[in-house]
Parts: sequence; structure tokens; C-alpha cells
Amino acid sequence: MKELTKAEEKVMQLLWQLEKAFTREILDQFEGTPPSYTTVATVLTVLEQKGFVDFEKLGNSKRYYPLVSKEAYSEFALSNVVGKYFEGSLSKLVSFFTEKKNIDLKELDEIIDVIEKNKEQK
Amino acid sequence: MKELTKAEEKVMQLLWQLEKAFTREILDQFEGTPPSYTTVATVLTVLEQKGFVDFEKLGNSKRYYPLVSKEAYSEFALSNVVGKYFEGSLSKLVSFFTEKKNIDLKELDEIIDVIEKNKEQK
DNA sequence: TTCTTTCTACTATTTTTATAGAAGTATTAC
DNA sequence: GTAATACTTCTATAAAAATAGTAGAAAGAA
Repeated sequence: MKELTKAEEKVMQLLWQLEKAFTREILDQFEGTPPSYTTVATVLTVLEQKGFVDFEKLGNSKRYYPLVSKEAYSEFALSNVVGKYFEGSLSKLVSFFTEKKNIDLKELDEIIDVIEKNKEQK
Repeated sequence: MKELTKAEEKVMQLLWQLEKAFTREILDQFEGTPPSYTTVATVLTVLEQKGFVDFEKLGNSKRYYPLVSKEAYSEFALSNVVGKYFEGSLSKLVSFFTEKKNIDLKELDEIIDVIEKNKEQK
């Protein structure tokens, strides 16, 4: 899988949220000072070339939708970080995270739950 | 904290490993076809401007060392991913990870250990 | 049917990133 | 002390990424 650039990632995030959207609709989701319409259109064209989105044509316009799910890209992004900074080990990541961040007991218990359930399946 | 570009990240990874190093030493750590000496030197200059490294001058040369630790940058990179793709929730991340990847029981137990220890401290 | 809006497609510009050559200076080996 | 080596600094160039302008097609309104 190719990596997303900053601008591409932003557009993908919006599209994942909208599920299906015209260029205009994506543009409308930008907060603060939005980029120009054509910028978003250009990014979408690039995303299409990279295989991240496809579209259906409705009259003159294109309604875009993701080809790569947010889950799939999440996995990719996470694996990257885990590989580079936690020697591929999830426990290193968790230990790091729990030490650095203020995580409440509830969340810790949730994690244990998640893992216990996963253990049962094995 | 600023983000590292690909080239910068590569150099930082080597420097984190070496702890202190001259340009030449970093260059020597590259596998495959290495970049040219001056490329590495340029990247180091940029890293210095960005505040990621500093150096001590030894005669003519500079011995570089990290100002930003690997741990600090790991935290930054991880927070990014967790924020963007797991709604800031570590348990979502763990659940995702354990479902997708083949994680053995040993690692799962390790994680539970890590968390239990952390709970005790609270 | 004409006006207006909205869209695409193409092109252009600017900024950032990546890479490395050349010149000058210092260091070292003999 | 000179030749070879190594280092820094400056400069150049190229490639990638980010952004937007323009022209013309298409659609919709009146």
C-alpha cells in the first residue's frame, strides 16, 4: 500500500466519514480556512490514481467513495509505527503508552477484557 | 514537535542507535547503496535547525547527538496514529491489533502483566 | 434559449524534500 | 612539506507535494 501525504490523508479522513461524497461536499467539511475547490479536486484525482478512491459519475459530477477502508489504512499506519518505534511488539507499545499517558483504570480494564476475549478464541 | 521527513527519520534512527556520531559514522551505517556524504551532512544541518540534534565540535568535525530522544518521538508518532485512527483510545488500538495480527498467547499475557503492574501504581 | 452556476481537465506556481557537486579548509600519512 | 583524505559550507538541481487559476463543458433555471 502506498502512503498518503498530509493533504491526501485529510481528504481521505473526510471521505471515510462521509462514505460517499462529491468534491463540493468534501470541501464543505473543512474547518477553518478551507483550500480551494480545485485543490480538493486535484487531490481526489491523485487519490484515484493511487487507488485509494473510485467514483461513480452522476451527470457531470463524480461521487467519490473509498476503495481503501479506514480500517485497512489504520492497520498500515499502525504497523508502521509499531515496526519503527516499538520493535514490532505490541506489549512494548502498551507499556510505553500506559506509562506516559494518564490512562484511567477503566480503560486499563477494558484492555484486559479485550485481550482475555481474544485469548479465548485461540 | 515538528515531524520528520523520510530522510530525516532515517538519519535519526541511526543516530539514536549510535547515540553520538560523526557524519561519516552515520553514513557508514547505511545499508545497500548509501547516499552521498554531503546528503547526510545536509540532512544533519536541517535536523539541527529543527532542534532534533545538536553537536559538539571536535577539531574540524561535528559530533552529533540527539536532542529529541527516540522515546519522545515515539510518543509523538504513536499519539498521532492513535488520535487519527483509534479515536485516542488505546483499547481500540489493542483490540484492533489483536484481531488483525497473529499474536501469540505469550505476548497477550505480557500485555496483561504490563497493565496489571500499571494498575497497582495507581 | 440564454444566463448562471458548477464541474472537470489541464496547466501553472510555490513550497518542501531529497540529493549531491564544487570549492575551500583542515588533517594526516609519509 | 606535500599528496591524499576528510570535513564543512555553499550552491544547484530535481523531484514530490501542495495549492490554485483558467477554459470550456454540462446542467439547471427562468
